[in-house]
Amino acid sequence: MAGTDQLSAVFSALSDPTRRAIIAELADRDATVTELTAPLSISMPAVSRHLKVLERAALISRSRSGKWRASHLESAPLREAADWIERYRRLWDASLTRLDAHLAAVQAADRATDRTADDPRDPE
Amino acid sequence: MAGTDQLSAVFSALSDPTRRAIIAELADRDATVTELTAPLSISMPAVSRHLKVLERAALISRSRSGKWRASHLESAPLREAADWIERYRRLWDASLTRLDAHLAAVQAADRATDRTADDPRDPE
DNA sequence: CCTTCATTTAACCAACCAGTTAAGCGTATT
DNA sequence: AATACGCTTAACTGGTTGGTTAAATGAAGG
Repeated sequence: MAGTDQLSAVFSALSDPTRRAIIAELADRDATVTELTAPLSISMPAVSRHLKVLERAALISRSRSGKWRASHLESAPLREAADWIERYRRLWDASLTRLDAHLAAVQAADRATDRTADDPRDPE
Repeated sequence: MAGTDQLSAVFSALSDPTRRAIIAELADRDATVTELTAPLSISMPAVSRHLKVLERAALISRSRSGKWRASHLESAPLREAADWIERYRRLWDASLTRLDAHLAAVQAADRATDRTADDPRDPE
């Protein structure tokens, strides 16, 4: 898994297409192992282990009801992962829009001959 | 890497903390292999291979300038990855909101025998 | 109680991953 | 031309992964 931290576990879990298919399925509705196995072309033990991986990454929680175990998608880790990506993607995009911001700042300063100008740039 | 598709490659690349550190570095500025190696506690060949992984996932591009090779962050794959996550996270959140809305509606109807009720819950 | 159904664990395999050191390659620098 | 520098490739190691089949667990039902 490379790292043992939360983010590494989440990205590692998401790196498998089968697990992403499972997540897509669980986005609609909670499902049992048998239900999740049906559309996939792998054995139930394999699915069971994928679920274990997803569970260890906290991407899903599971509840037992009789002899069935339902898997339930958790959004928190997905949000964390998306946040991490957005953070750095935005930094990158910032370098593209920095020119725009600069021009805007210049224009603002130009306009601000008689009133206070505020900085268009916002860290984080 | 589990899958050979683009998304799998990107998530797999992001699943390593060293590679995420490299991305964080490259979000600020392009950098050479030596520069990227400095703050890390691993050998240069190791960094070189991490860069290869990032390049294969199209997360970075590289240019040669003299005897230096600069790495440059590409945002497109990051956006794709974030989009995938957001797609399913939003679906999940929607189902929660739906439940909240339902419960709120029920409570509202219950309370609404003599006055108007407003929803205390506010989605993100 | 014995069976059946849903799921997990065990044992095994082939492939991959992240790190190492040592050697190779291509481009300055002297 | 010879040396030094930046980086990559090769060869090896130990640990992990994703799949398999077969056996074990655990709750439900005859």
